[in-house]
Parts: sequence; structure tokens; C-alpha cells
Amino acid sequence: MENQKKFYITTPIYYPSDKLHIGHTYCTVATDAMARYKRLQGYKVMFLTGTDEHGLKIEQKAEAAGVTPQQFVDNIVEGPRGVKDLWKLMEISYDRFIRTTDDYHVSAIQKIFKKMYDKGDIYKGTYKGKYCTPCESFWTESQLVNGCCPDCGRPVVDAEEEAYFFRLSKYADRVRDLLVNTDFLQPRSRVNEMVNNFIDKGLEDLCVSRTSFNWGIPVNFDPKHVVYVWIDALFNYTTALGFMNDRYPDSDYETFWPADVHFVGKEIVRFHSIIWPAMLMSMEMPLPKHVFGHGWLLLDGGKMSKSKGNVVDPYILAERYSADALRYFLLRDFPFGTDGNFSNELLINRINMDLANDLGNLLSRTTAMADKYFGGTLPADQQEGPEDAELLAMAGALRGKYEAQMEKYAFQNALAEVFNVIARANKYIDETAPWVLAKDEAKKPRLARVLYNLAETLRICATLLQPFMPAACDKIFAQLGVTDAGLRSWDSVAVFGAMPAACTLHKGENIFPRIDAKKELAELEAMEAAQKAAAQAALSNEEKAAAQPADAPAEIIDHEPEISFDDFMKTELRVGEIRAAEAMKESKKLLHLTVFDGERERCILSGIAKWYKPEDLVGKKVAIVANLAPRPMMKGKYVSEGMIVAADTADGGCIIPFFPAEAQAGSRIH
RNA sequence: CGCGGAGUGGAGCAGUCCGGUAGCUCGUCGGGCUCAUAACCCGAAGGUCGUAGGUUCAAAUCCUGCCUCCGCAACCA
Repeated sequence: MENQKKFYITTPIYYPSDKLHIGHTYCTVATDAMARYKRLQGYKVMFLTGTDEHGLKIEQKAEAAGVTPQQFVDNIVEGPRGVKDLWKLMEISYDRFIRTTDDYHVSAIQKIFKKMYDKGDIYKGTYKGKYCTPCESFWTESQLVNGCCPDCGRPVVDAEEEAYFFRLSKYADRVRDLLVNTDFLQPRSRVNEMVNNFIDKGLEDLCVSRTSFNWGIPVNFDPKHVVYVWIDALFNYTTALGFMNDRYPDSDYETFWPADVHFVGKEIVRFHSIIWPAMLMSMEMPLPKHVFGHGWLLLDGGKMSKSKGNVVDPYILAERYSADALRYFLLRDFPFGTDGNFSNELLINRINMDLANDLGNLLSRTTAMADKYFGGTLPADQQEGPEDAELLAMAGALRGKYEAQMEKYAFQNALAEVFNVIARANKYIDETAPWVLAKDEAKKPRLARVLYNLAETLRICATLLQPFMPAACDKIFAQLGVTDAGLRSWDSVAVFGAMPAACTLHKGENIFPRIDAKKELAELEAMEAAQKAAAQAALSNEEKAAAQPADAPAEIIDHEPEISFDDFMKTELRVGEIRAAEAMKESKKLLHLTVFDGERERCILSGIAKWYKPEDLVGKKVAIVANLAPRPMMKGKYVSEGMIVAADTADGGCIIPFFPAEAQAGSRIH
């Protein structure tokens, strides 16, 4: 076993500030399929996943929920319907689960930080900016409003905050070379994006510590700093192998590092393809062989949002249709490298067509005939026929084709290859018409051979489907009478015919029941409506939300401190009449509005272009914040003098309340 | 002229690097079969491959302009 081939694969560590959604599930399922595939091939696999638990956002969410940050993340990770429960439900076969709050990780990160510091690649610098003393906040020049704090409007002072920086710039050339001249980053299309957008624009040194929040790993030689996300999160891939800690043996690191591939979402490709290699170079550690940036699942053609995301709760879908069916759908319908459109209809359709009609039904008709014609056990006396050649050739060649696709992470193609064979087997039944053979006693040997070929084809397909649908494949093997582990191995599907001729198969339960699509879609829609209503109710009832912080962290409202009437009156709300509105060529999101405030026309740039057409706004009367400090925008090309009052909508849009025509432009709003 | 991706029969996609009968899944219509989960098999209709030019004997594929959609960046005062 010394020479056994090794394979180390990881998912990102997810940020547990909310419960995970279908997008996280997608990535993790893909990683799991890859890990299982490599195990099937005989590799010694290390499959790592976990959670990235530090940072300001979690600190704030915990505070809002009235619990400690540790309690907050414990609940989301270990609690009911939490991260680990989801992975259990989804049959995720991770070998290790790392939490960045695990003490071994914490101490290892401190050592890593110190080592980079001692080397000179991390240095103490100053983060220069404008500081608002009452708010205890730093702001950049561009964030200031009229030279004042954007939060409270009070003057700011020049200040410097001490921070540690990583010499990212030092490694820019080497990282560029890595991306451009090797296949480190895949798919290739992501390379241009990284090089053009980030590297060639110049890499600045990276701020790797914070003093503005506490929920993080303290820099142990300078404890008022905490390690910011980069070093904390990225090095998880090595600390989980025992690197610089004693939780796991050093031999794990020696065995598995460097990783064969990190699967990551395209939004974090930048961190994994630029910052991560640079930090490893600094540590003089080997680089991972590949980073694969996969696409997103889109809803209605757009990015998944919280309000939409609730609808495609992986928990609900897996419980309704089985984890295997959901896993299959995710990996069969979407090319791994690019974005894909998720919909319940596609999901149900795919389950019905491929799993119920083609695979499930093939198993069902095969086992039913074996029972009916032979009592389950095929006689060894079998006769080949002219219809056999093509099926045998396809099933025999399947492993090679499948392997070629899997090695490219082209899960959808690998599955398509398997289902080509399944379709061919269904056709083979028509060609051989076993029910006709069964009527003639003399043709029993031929009939036996036909059923054997079907069973063997199913065995080969099920073996290769194990990485995708582990539980369902177990059931298939049970019905095929395959008890010998050797008959579900990679070697056993190299050629057709490994199964003994006199095999015994019995019809069992339907493995993939057909779904009543109409009824299901209606029910899912009803659930969606109910969830939206519940979310609305929770939004309007803060106490209720606070009582269930872990279940409903998304519904916590961040309230501002109470203010006096006088404070309120400092906000000068007035009726404004929109005299002109036009789209801006410089921005897709902004509309350029000319608003009459009762005494003059002012320019207001408002981020509503996505929801309002200019012509629909002209002549309308709206509420404006009249005493908001003018704000230079588009690099000073425009100055926005005020703000239009608008509300967010549930689908992430926005809506403006309009005053009736008789409202006087300029009149005060109380 | 910020960066990048995409536009192919009703739907979702492949094909584009390395030009040469436009393919797959679903849907629709017609037929067959009865072993099976009203499943399976066969056949048909349906596409000027976003648009306008160019190169070529030949362009979905190469080149140029334009339009539309989506992400990132900027930014929603």
C-alpha cells in the first residue's frame, strides 16, 4: 500500500452566517462525486470540507441574536438542520471537516503568521485613512460624505491604524507566470479575467490583520490584532493535514499535500488563484496542482438571492426526491465550469426521464422478466445472438469514456455516457423481444443470455454511477444479486462479462418512483408562497426572529439606536418633483434625475435604473432627503445632491412611493 | 473605448480552438410493442446557428462593425 496513489480534494470552507443553500450543495456534491470516483479507482483519498467561522459579520449576527459568536456558529454548523446535517443528508463522504475555530487550526495559523512575519513577508504598516472618533470607524477618502463621516456626518480626522500587510506584490510575477503558463487555474477562461483585472492592474500588498473587530485569531505577538480572513481561511487546506499542529500527524501533510484540486466557486477564484499561491510561495510550500472555478446555479437567469434562495432549500428537495436524485440532477444538467439555470421543473423532469423512465424502469423490466421466466436465477446454458454485439461493445467501452470525462471534471458528460448505454439497453429489449423468446421452450438459452446481458449492463452502469448516487446503486446491486464487492469495483467494469452467467436477480421496490410533475410543482409553489409569507411575518416581528437566531438569522433586523424627535428633524425630508430623468451611459444602475425641491433644481443620481424607466418618472413627486451632503460621483464627474426615498422589495428590487399631484414641491415631510 | 461570459428549431444545451451533410435532452405529432414505474422502441415536423459586412470553392465555426442579455469592477447618498 506504500505506493498507493493519493488524491487530495477540497471544497471551500463555507461562511456559516446563514444556513447553506443549493449553491453550496452543488459544489460539495461535485467534490464528493470526484472523491468517490477516485476511491473507486483505488486511490487513497483525502476529501476535506469545513467552515470559515471568524469575521465581523458573524460577530454582528451573534450580537444581534444575543449569543456569543461561538454559540452562533456552533448552532449553524453542528445544530439541527445545520451544515453537518445537510452533508449527512446529501451523503457527503468527507474524510475531514475543519472549523476555523478549532484550536489546532488557531494555533497553527498563529505560527504561520509568525513565520511569514519573521521572513519579512508580513510587515507592520499603517492603514491610512480618515477616522471618526465617535463611531470608532475608519473611512477611505472616497467614502467620506462632504469630508465627514458617512455614518454620523461628523468631521473626521486624519488617522493611521496599525495593520499587518502581506507582500503580495513581491510574488506578482511568479503568480502571473503560474496562471498564464500552466494549467493551474481551470477552466482556462478564468485566467484572462484574473490576469487582466487584477494582476496586470498591479497587485497591492494585502492587509492581513484587523483591529476593528475581535472575532478572529489573535496575532499572538501583537494581541490587539486579529488575523484577517486570507491567512486564516486559506491555510485550512494544510492545517487540516496536520501542518504546524499536532491534531493530525505530520505524515498526513507529507502524504497529501499538495492538493490535487481545490473546487471553488467563481466568486472566490481570485483568492485561490492569486493570494493563495502567493502565500504558499512565501511559506516555500508546494502549490496545489489545480484550482477549478465552477459556475453558479442561477435562478430566473439571475444570481441567487436570499429571498429566492429559500425556495431552493436543498434540505427540502433532498427529503422530497432523495439526495441521490438531487445529486444526479445537479451534476447531470449543468456543465461544471459555467453557470446554469436552476428550476424545479428541470429537476423533476430530469428525475422522471433519466432516473425513473430509463434507469429505474430498465432495472424493473429486467428483474421482472428474470423472476417471471426463470424464477430469478438464470440458467448457465445461454446462447449468444446477433443483437448482442452493439450493446456489449458500448457497455464494454463505457469505463474508458467515463474516465476521460471524469478526469476533466465534466460530470455532465460522464453521466451522459452512462445513460447512452442505458438507453441502448432499453432498445436492446425491444430488438430481442424477450417475451417472444419466452413462449418457445427451445429459445430459453437465448432468453437467458438476453437477460444476462441486461443484468451485466446494469451492473456496469451502477458501478460507475456509485460516485453520483451511492444509496441508489446499493439498491440496484441488491436487486441484481451483486453481493461481492469485487463486482462493483473499477476493475470489474473494465470488460463486459465479469458477472457469473448463472446470476440471481429479483424485482424489488421502485428505486426512483415517478414524480407527478404537475402536482409537485404546484406544491413547491405553495411552499414557496408560504415561506415568503413566513419571512415577511418574521421581518415584521423582531422578537420572534430573535427567539430563533439560528433558524432564522436572515430575518434579524439591524435596528439603529433610538433617536429623539429633534434628531429625526435633522433629516430634512421634502417633496421633490422630478423634472427630468435620463439613463446614464456611464452606469447601468444609476438614473440621472433633475429634481425641483421648491426653490431650485438639483441633480440626484439614484440607483434605480434596473426598476424604473426615465419616462415613467418625469413629473412624479417623490420624497427626497434634502439636506444630505452633496456627494461627488463617477470620479467627480457628477455631484448627487440628495436621495430619493424608496423601499426594498422581497425580490431584491426597489419601489418608490409617489405623492399625489396636489403635494406641493418643496413642502416638508414629517 | 474598464474586464469577462453568453446569444444555435417551443424550452434547456453541445458543436466554435483544428472551417466542409446543424447534433443532444425535453416538448409536439404519427406509428410499434406489452417485459416494465401510462414506462420502452421507431418515425416525422420544427432552426436564414443575434445582426450587418468581409475572407474562402465552402463559415454556427475565421476577421470587422453593431445589437441584446448576464456577471465582475466602478458605483445605488
